[in-house]
Amino acid sequence: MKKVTMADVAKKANVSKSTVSQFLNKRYQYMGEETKRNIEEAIKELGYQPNFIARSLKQKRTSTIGIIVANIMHRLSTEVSRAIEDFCRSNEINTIVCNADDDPIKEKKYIEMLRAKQVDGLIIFPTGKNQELYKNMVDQQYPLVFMDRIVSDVKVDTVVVKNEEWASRGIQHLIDNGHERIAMIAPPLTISPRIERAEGYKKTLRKNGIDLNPHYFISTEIGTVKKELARLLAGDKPPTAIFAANDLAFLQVAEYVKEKAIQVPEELSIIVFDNIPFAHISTPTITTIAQPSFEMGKKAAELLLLQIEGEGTKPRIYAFDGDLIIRESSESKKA
Amino acid sequence: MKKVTMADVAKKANVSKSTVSQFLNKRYQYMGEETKRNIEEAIKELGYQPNFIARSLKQKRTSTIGIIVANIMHRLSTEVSRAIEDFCRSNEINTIVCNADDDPIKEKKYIEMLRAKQVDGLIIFPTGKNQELYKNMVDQQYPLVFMDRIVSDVKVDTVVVKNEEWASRGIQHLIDNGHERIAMIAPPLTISPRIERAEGYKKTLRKNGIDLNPHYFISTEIGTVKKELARLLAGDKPPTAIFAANDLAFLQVAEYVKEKAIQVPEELSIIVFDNIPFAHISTPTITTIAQPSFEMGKKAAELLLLQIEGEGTKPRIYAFDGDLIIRESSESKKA
DNA sequence: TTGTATGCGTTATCAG
DNA sequence: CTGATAACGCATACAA
Repeated sequence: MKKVTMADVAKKANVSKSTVSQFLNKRYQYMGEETKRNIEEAIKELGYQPNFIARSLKQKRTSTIGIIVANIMHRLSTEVSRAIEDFCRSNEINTIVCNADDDPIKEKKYIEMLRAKQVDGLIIFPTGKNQELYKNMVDQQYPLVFMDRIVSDVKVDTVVVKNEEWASRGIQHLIDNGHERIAMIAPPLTISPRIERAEGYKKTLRKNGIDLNPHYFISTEIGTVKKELARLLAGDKPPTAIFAANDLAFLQVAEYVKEKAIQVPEELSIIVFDNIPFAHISTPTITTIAQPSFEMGKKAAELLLLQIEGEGTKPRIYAFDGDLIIRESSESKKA
Repeated sequence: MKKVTMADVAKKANVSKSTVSQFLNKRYQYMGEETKRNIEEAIKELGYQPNFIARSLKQKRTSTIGIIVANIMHRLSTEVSRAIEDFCRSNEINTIVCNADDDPIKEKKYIEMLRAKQVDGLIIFPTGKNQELYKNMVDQQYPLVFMDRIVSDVKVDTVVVKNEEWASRGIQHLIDNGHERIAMIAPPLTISPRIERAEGYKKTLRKNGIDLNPHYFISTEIGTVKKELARLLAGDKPPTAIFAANDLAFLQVAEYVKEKAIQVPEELSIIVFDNIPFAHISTPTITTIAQPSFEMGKKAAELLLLQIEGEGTKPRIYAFDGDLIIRESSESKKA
């Protein structure tokens, strides 16, 4: 169990530590063939494994980045993380994923923890509630990329989807299918994507000459969505279509619809803004506004690595197009 | 941007590094009130953050463990990882999750990478194909726990579900509902859970006096499941029920059923061995054999931490009970 | 082509 | 109660 170190290898191979070090770093341009073989052998026999920690301490570089997702239960988080990991792996850098659970306190703890671990940079789905901390990192020029959410006042490379535009397209699709009483269900409007999606919803209704009915706009904690929904659908003029602002909101809607045996889309059309893994196999299949999570993750990783290499450019926002995938849950009323 | 170190704090507070170190490690039993205040102040003013890497190097302990999941697309992996993380966090230890993608090469790479990073222990969903490496760790008494899969010949704490028993219960349920032509769809039988589930399937049929029809037993790569399924269902005596051996197999079945508009359960009953997040809201709802992923993850983490503390006991297998959750997809034929 | 010396930021040991 | 000083395992000038 005794840890074998470079010194052990050096002794066994009858060379000095530095020679072994050079060998490990593939700087054997001027190294004797025999020395090389000796070292190789010693390493094999002793089962030597380099100590990354020690190397990091010396090099001031851990070849590791951190990802702090807002909520691991969001499909987007896992897809984006996966893309980031893939990209990083191909660049020989490791990733540590943490889940802030939409909690600013946890987010802060993780940021501090990861920085204490000397990760070379951070990709964050920001809660938006730790402005000071964010600014701090920016001031220190610490490599940082925001994902999914824009935090105004913090000048950082940010990767998002064009929320307003694609929400708008979804709503237009419903209107084109003859709907006028369209409800939107969203978690509290605390972060930019939700606000932008709500904007898209409202603007599109107005543009089509449809009055906004405040009762049709539900923004509440996930836990109370079903209750609100019940009230809404039991009301006077219940909506004929629902726009779920994200996957978690949709799940609540889906559960409710299931419990009450509501016919979709006959009695109620549904579209969702988010990637839903089973959208194409559920009954009915679900109309979604998908986000290019893979491209977004890759972009974020690229931006971060550039910053780490000191080649970062002026911070800007990278907005990606979504994709409206029309399926059964929003089939035309007229059909 | 300049990193501020303990030395800076010490200078500013007019004490030595060691004193600062003691302060940070809360060993201020005998520390002067004033010294304490001075240090505190210096830390605040300089914005000092301890360097975990340096500490780890010295202490030979990183307070970090690694998790290597076989396939991140399996729901079980994410649930178990989540449970492990939660447990570890409450014990002040961090986790790094890696995805081996069912690839022994990647698994090997990750094991080596994580060990190079000096993680204090490893929880692995083993591919089973790196026996030498596993044995190596066991010999070195490196803290190690296997999850979900038993690797015979490697004596290691292992956390699993009682696969054979619960597969058996699922099959019995189908038989009780009047089915005799029951097919099983599984990925290749390369790892213990699949083998055990197949055992449960076969034994239960035999016990009920039902002949095994080899055509009903499909074990093939995920990519070819649908093709096999098509052949099976187009055959002479198509099965009336399907037992999907895991979530990925089920997804293929679900896609096929959707494409061909097969009525479930009227034309075909379906049960799945795995946790399916949307089982209760799909139409029809899906009968599943659920695994207690949270308990399993917690158990694995506990076992690993014990080993790390040097309090590990003789390695054994911890087998958990599953749960047969009967839903619409397997409703009685007789009803 | 290889060896020596030094330092990375901590913690541990032991004097003072 | 506090301060030197020596590790931890490796990388890097620089010397040889």
